[in-house]
Amino acid sequence: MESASERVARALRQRMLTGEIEPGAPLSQSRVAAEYGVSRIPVRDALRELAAEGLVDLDATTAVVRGLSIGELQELYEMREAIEPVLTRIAAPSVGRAKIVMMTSLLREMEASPPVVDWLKGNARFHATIYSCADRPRMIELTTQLRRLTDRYLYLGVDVLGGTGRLSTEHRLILDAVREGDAAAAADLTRAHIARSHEFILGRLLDPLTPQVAHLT
Amino acid sequence: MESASERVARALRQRMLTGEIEPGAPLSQSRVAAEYGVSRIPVRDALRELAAEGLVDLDATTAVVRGLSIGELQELYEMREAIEPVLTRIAAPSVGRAKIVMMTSLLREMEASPPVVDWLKGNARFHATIYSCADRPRMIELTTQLRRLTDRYLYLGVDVLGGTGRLSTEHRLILDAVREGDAAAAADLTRAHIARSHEFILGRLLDPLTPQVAHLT
DNA sequence: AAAGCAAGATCTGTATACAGATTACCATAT
DNA sequence: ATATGGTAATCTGTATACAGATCTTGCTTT
Repeated sequence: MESASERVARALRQRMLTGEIEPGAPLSQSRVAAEYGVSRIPVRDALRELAAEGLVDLDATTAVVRGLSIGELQELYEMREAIEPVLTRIAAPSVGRAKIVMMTSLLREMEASPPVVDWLKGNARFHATIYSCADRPRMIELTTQLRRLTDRYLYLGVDVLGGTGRLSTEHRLILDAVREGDAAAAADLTRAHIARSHEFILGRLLDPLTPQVAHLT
Repeated sequence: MESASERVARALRQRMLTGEIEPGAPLSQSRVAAEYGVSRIPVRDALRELAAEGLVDLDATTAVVRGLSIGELQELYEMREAIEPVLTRIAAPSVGRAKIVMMTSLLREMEASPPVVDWLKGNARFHATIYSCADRPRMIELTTQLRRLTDRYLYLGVDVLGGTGRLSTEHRLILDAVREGDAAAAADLTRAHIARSHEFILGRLLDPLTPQVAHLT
């Protein structure tokens, strides 16, 4: 059974990721509680959970959806570039044959799947599959958290996303390195891949053709 | 004014860091609430906060002090080795003259201060001073968190600590690099410094002469 | 018309209360 | 002596209640 606080946290998280709730919007306990038909206690729990995930700013008394900024995006990618290659290097030797087969077909599907949101989900799953082979629970948790935070920026420009061909190619290269047991290569490819993703989304967000990227300071 | 939940969180944190509350010990909301003379609500908040910091395991219904293990220590240092050099490189160009003077005298004090706990505090302050010059709030927060978690292991062997001479020398080298504006060198020295700290504490913990390092799986 | 102020509306932190689940424990039966 | 069952003690999740702080709002005063 799912507790009320989990349900509220999941709902708010979803709405914040997709941008339905705007960055900077205040999250009053009372209003959220009324909205979901629960008391303020589970809402408190949910807000604290989301604050721990970095989606909410808990400014002493008031909770607001954390704002988006190019600076924060930069910082998030710097952290990912530091951590994920390490995680890849550690995980690579433990990636079993079954998972490699799975990822191979996943990549094939992704190259055929036009809906951008599906590509994003596949992308997350690809990397998560590799990472899950590392016996590093905290590193995995941190990575998951950082990826979730960057997701907000992806959804911001999701309707103009596209041209993921290069990123897909890099996925293949990473998988090849893992298959051949070259952990160092896989790690370095991952680092480059993340750097490229950063450039990619940054370019989209700064492109004057991108429609209304409001809430971005 | 400090809220009750903050007071409880701070108290529990302190007791967990020093090992007064043993790893694996269950933290019942009711008992903690009674112990501090507050209701369960602020205790819930405090436990969630500590869980976010990684000091407490929130297993669906029950909260327990997170256990200590050589494996987790390894993981924490792997993360620190990945992040802190990056933070050093970014911070280095922004470290002002005043801070350098401050750190210089801090290092001098540390070499003269015999109480180990004071050395640990000075150590934390030295690195924090450098990091605070980087405009990277989240990276700083993560680093703080990781350092706090490793602190638990340091306190575990605090009575046998000593021989920090080499680490002190490395501090000087890092500070020299920062002073000369060589960010890359400062970053690499930081990485090596963290690796050495890891070896250092690991050696202490595994040393058969170290008295009773219980609670370590 | 602008400034100031007072009453009300919110909102948070926290205490208390209650239902349901879990655990502990002890007496009883085999 | 061990298994068993039931009762009591805990414990959690959540609702409700209340006090104090803060923000609105609209009226009054100059």
